[in-house]
Amino acid sequence: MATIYDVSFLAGVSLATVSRVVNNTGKVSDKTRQKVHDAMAKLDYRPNTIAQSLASNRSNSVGVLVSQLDGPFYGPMMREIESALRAANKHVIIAAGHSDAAQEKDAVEFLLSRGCDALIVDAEILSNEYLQTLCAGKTPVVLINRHVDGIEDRCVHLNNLEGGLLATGHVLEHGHKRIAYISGPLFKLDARERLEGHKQALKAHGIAFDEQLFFEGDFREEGGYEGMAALLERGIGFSAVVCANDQMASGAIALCLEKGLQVPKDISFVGFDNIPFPRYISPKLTTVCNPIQDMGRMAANWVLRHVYDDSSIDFCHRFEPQLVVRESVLQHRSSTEAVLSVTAAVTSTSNKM
Amino acid sequence: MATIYDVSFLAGVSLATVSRVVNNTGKVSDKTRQKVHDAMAKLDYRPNTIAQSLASNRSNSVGVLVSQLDGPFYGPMMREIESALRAANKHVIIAAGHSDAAQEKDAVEFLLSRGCDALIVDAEILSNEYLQTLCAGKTPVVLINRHVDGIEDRCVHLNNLEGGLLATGHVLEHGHKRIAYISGPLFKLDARERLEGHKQALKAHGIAFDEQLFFEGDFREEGGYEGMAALLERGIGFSAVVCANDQMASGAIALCLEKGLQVPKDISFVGFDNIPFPRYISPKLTTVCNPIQDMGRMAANWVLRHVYDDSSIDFCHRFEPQLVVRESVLQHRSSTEAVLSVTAAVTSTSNKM
DNA sequence: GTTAAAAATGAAAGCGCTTACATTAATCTA
DNA sequence: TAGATTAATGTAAGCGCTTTCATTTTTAAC
Repeated sequence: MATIYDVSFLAGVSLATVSRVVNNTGKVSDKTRQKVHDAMAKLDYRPNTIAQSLASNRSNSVGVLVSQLDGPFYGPMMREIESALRAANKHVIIAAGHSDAAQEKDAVEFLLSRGCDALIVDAEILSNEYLQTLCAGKTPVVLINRHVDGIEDRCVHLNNLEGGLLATGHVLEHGHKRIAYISGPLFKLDARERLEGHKQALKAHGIAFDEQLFFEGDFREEGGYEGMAALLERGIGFSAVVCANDQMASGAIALCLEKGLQVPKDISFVGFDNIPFPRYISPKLTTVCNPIQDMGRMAANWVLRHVYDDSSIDFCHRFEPQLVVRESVLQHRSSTEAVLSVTAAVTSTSNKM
Repeated sequence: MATIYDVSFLAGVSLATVSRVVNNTGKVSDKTRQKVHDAMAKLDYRPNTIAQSLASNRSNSVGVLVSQLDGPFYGPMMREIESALRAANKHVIIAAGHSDAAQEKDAVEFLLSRGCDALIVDAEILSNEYLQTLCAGKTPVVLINRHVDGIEDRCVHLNNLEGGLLATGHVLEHGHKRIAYISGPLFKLDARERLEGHKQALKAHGIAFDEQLFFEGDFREEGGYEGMAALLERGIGFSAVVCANDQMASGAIALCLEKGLQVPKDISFVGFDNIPFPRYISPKLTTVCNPIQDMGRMAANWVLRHVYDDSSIDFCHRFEPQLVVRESVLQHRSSTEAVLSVTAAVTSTSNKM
């Protein structure tokens, strides 16, 4: 592999001059520039990025931490981050936190030790304090899907409260009164905010929040499934359930179908996030769009702007959700709750056998 | 940030000695080792990985090229690659090819220019020739989901022929005789192999392959949807369709459901890949398991073994598929084909309106 | 107690770049 | 046209490590 020295020798100029034309910095006459370009072409010269990094104290790499690499949620985000960054000739180093405190912390340290110029972090478990400390450190950090006091300018997040309002508002507008809610794990701010939106929507319609209609899930299908089972088990009537994300909605609906309940005829559902579902799924889930790709791109933009000084790039912190109406919510008919109560009773009995 | 120099000064030893204890190479007395460890701890020393890379001519990074970062297929593979590699303290740089020739090539060059120690490549479009040249280059390359003549030892792939055999064999065993097939794009070897498996299974049952029952898809939902439409349009009878991957099966089933056909009552389906579907999908797709995670891990193993000289690691090239029986295939009843022909005729007419 | 062999350590030359600073060439001013 | 600017280029000192080779210290053998 040709080095910068080979180029400078062939072109008959100094190392510094070659460096200048490679990086497009400083003044170089057209004639000299041409000579250097010719030499580079002849030698098929590619700068050694490692040496560049060491000398310039910049690795041109951005670390991205997500909790899962599989699953439908992070893919679109990763895609946007990768393409935005690569277009700027930066590379992305990925690490997964696997929703585990130790692994998540480990991943951050790993990325840091790799000399990333910046980190884009979707922290599930890490505490606010840790993140505040992290952001105070030398390596710039953008937080995605989260907003933390004192470092708001580093956060890219969704207006989850509004999303919760939208979701529950939608079923309320369809006449439902008794609405169950399966939340995300409440140690997470987004789960709490979505729940708060739910409560506010209820309140706005003069309905009291009922603990009996509430279940704390885990943002995973299993949680939705179990939550639905628990809710049904309680033998209380309800005609709709709003889930704090689509995966829990999927689990919850699965249970209903297993029990012979029809969706949305017997029971309406709303999800959250708008993850891609297979085309043949039925009913198609009404949900709240979480523009996670846009947020990914925005995080990349922040890095481009603040770390790589591309001031042409715009930035915004907060994204607004939007309701995506599909097929899983039906106008409320008063008979529904009765059906559900009966079903629940039956289910409950059969479970005990 | 403390440098190796600071450590050597504090410990009262030379740079070389510190380097030896950091890398666990060469001979160092216990006493000295302890002094160095103490100094490192006191200074919270972390080796600068960039400098290490430059000096050792090894970046400890592995480039991974996939065609899509989103979508259900590559996630599990990425997960395994990342965790295997990170456990060995290597980092993975990702790049997406977006199923586009130019972008795929671009991504390879990008990764190469990044000084990766090795590449794990899932090439969709790149030609065999290009890949052969690539493998002949300085940077070791493992090909995943592909086998190319002359570089078999670099390929990790599935026995697609066997998979095709399994899929079609399964519907044949359920008495189906007229079986439609929606293939992947035939410029891809895996698509051709799966199709070949289909043909062999047919032959083994004394059934001739019928072009009328064949549609070349694109491995995407849309292709399955369109393929199904085309097949129905032909007005020929068939009672089952095997799809070269799950996503096309999803699209094809979606069309059937839209047309009022019942699956599997009116028509049976088999997919391929066993991608994760939402729990509430119905019917659950019978498919062929493609152990893509295992293949990802194996590719990582190859790199660990051949590039990072970890000889404790085993390796195998070819993976065997397995049938995953779920709910989308039913025993053939002779009435089915008639139903389908009628439906097709109706559909065809209604389409013309 | 020698001496040879083995073990432990250190000195120093890079790895391929960037960049502050120095130097020289070109252009401008009066 | 001398002197002052400004533009263009070069010199050389790192960046923080690894690694070869030389040197010193320890251990073993007789």
